[in-house]
Amino acid sequence: MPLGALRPTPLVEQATRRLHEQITSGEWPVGTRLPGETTLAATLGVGRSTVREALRALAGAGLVRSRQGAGVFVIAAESPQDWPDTLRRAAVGDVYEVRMLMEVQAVGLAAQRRTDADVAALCTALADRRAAAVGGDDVAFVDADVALHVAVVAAAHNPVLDGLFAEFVPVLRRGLVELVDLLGLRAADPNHGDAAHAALIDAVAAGDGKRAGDILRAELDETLARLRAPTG
Amino acid sequence: MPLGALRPTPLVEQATRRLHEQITSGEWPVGTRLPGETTLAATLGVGRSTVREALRALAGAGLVRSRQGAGVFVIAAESPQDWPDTLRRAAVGDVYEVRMLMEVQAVGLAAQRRTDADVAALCTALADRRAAAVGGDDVAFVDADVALHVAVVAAAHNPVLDGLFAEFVPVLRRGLVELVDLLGLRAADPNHGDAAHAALIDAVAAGDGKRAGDILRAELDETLARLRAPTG
DNA sequence: ACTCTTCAGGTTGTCAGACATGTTGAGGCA
DNA sequence: TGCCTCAACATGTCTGACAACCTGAAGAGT
Repeated sequence: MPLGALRPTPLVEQATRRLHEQITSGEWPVGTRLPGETTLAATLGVGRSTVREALRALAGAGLVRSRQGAGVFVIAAESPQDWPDTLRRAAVGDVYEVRMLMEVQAVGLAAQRRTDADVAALCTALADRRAAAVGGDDVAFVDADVALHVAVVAAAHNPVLDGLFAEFVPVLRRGLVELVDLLGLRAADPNHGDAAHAALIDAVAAGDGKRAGDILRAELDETLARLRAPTG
Repeated sequence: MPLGALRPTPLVEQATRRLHEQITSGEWPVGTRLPGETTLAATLGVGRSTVREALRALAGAGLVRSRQGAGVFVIAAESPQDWPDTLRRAAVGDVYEVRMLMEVQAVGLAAQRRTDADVAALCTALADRRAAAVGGDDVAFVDADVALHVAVVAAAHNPVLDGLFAEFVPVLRRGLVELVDLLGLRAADPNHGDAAHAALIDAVAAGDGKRAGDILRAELDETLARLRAPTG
């Protein structure tokens, strides 16, 4: 199943999206009191429970707030999560450029600052990546790969960097899934990049920031080069 | 009523919080399949609908995802909205370290890619910074400074980087306000750093990425050095 | 031994109905 | 004019029923 299983989109997700669009489009500006649940149910052609669940999703996203008896009010026009949507359409090359910028230096810091616990976490992450490589699931493999990189960045012990990288992770994940598919990275070798990742972790563990940075840069460069090669 | 009306907290909000805590505390790490709705309802002592609504709120917050028949899975340990709270307490040194990492390389890219419009925007931003320097308001000065740096990063024409930097801006802004206060950066010269910023923009405009990077690195280094100097 | 099919049990998705609780605004009275 | 009452409307919670989906085990066939 190379394209992924098809599933019907649950009504509550459709309803959530529709209501969300009413807000982001400006139809329901901040401060607006939404129509009541029974009205929305009739308008959307779903049950009241489905409307309630959709409104809860919007509340969880920080867009609306509900007061019993008074109604549901728009409290924000853009979900703080919205920028990842923009970045969902990001070019993989741009993603890799940011990786080059952030991660190559972060591994240098990680090599300087890693603790024993960090090294243990890195080894676990590498083992998990290898375990995920055994299965045929690209997404699981990417998740394990991303987790390894998160662990590397975490070893730099800079909470600002951790938080920022966490923001980057969804974009990175999507970029990697796309890349693995686009370049068929796992066709010849399901555990693509294992040697480089093992060497990276060894360099970090050994406190050799320059070598760690060089390894990662070379790895990212190679992938970028393949991405930019003429389609053959 | 200055303190706000007191209201009972709806059960669904309490349930949402409780489930959220299970995730953020690490009890349910990413990848965990949550207990079924009927089990959670029994555990929390509420109805199944209340559990469903709470789970929808968590889904809207990006923490869980649900698949009919399979279960509900944790997909993130921290709400994307949460990390700004963490970073509100970030050390200025950590903020500067990230600046060193991101911005120094970003200015190199900006120098390669800037358009005429970018250069015009940079000149405007510099003029705005100078105008803000005339006033006695530290915050306004910081805002103008941040805007200048945003314009520099934007000249790199990488949307992923733009988005990520935009996430960083609130943290940066807070860090700079604190720094200006802590080090009294504007006491002797209200337009602190003007020469360096003008030179930075000249270098970007001239397409000299190395010089731009060196200027910014020197500027950040100098500020870091002052931050780390013994108090006296 | 391996593969495919079937089925039971468990899970989420949706709807309807009933009742509780809270809010708001209109009307009436002092 | 201010206060009280009440009706209408709104959200909050629960229950029950059924649909649709997933997973793993068991059985049958090759």
